[in-house]
Amino acid sequence: MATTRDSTPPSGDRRVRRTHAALASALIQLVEEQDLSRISIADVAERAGVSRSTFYDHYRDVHELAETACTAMIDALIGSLPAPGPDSADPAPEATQSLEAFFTSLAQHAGLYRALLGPQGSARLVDHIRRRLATAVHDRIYQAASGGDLPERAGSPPDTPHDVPAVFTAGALIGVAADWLQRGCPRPPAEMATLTWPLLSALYHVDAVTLT
Amino acid sequence: MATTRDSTPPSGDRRVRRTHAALASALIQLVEEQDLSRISIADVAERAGVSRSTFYDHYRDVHELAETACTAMIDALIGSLPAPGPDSADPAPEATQSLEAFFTSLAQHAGLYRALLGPQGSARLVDHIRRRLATAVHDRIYQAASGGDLPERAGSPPDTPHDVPAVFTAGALIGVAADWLQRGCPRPPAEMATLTWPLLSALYHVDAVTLT
DNA sequence: CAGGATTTCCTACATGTGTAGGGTAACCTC
DNA sequence: GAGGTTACCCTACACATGTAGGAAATCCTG
Repeated sequence: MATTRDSTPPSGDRRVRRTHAALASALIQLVEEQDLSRISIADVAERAGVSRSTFYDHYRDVHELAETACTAMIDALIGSLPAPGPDSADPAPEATQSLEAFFTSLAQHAGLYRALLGPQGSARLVDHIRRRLATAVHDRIYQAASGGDLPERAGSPPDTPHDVPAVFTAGALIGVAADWLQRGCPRPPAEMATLTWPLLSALYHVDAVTLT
Repeated sequence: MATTRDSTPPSGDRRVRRTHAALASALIQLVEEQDLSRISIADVAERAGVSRSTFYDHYRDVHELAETACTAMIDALIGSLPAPGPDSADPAPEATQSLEAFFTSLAQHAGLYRALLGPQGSARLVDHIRRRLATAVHDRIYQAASGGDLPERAGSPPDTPHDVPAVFTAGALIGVAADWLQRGCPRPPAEMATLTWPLLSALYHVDAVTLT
């Protein structure tokens, strides 16, 4: 019986790395094909070429696997979001561009993100994403307010500060993304960016004022 | 075998009403006690004094039951949210009061809402709530913009318009609520209202400007 | 390369899920 | 109240979940 429950992805053992990679890849494949709630552990294990009991040696359920398997993608997505500009840069072409990139990335893996964020998705993963997004927003607001560069935050922050504006903003972005994906991405990313930026910008502005 | 799948709560048959009520009440009891993901259909049925197969005669799974069982509470909660005021009523004591009432109601059933909105909750239900909240916000923005009273929207709107500001706002409120509940409601409702209102107000203001 | 440590796999079992059929009792309509 | 309708319950089954123990293969270390 294996009793490992490591949270550090760069595991020492070659076998563990292989199984992690195989399971993550298998899950992502399956999620592109069907809803997350229809994916059984046996499916993932078989697709990964791994026994079912080996799955349980590493993850408790499909949601936990999804959490670790998608963190990299999620972080990339979060990284593409626009930061608050120096006060009133109203037209803000840069910000709209990053937002457009954000929605474009979302659309490129629409099947996956829809399956994860939609009604058949994982509340666990959504919560995980909201935490990460909130800390990212928090850092950017703080960074913009103190005008300088901050220490880069390491991979997985265990302590999320209770920052209401940050969670507010994070929830808003998740809401827009989930809704857009679920409708099948009817509007082009550029239009979504144009519609979203004034709202996001307004929140950034409120935060900047409140922080002083 | 029963083949009913009625979406109209005021069912004609007395038996159906009883079963619906019993199941809803049982679920709410259980959700106050433990996480939603730990509640089995057998548990709910037993607590409700109903056979397991009867459960399946009415609902597909626990999430679907939760959706219908909590709609009334959710709608009451949504109804307590502040509407956009006539342009710039900056101190806005009314709005902060309604927001405080909102957070107070949330805290009164903290166990339930945490179990539903938290990481062990139901993505289905969160999606359902976001839809309802988004249409409510949409209506209020529209109503405030056109200055007058609108026709009351009936119980369950099947057609949600693709209103980006509305989903943005809805997601934001859900994010704040979920985060606050999950942390165990550390700050008092009044403080949450004070922190949240400037953000919500800013969104309302952006919408009012955009709508013209 | 030998040694011990770990991972992986297999088997087995108790429990939960979701579906199906059919008997019984409660309900609504007339 | 008699009629047909329908909800409720029981039983059964195929499949998924989660856990446990132990055998065999793979790995890191010296």
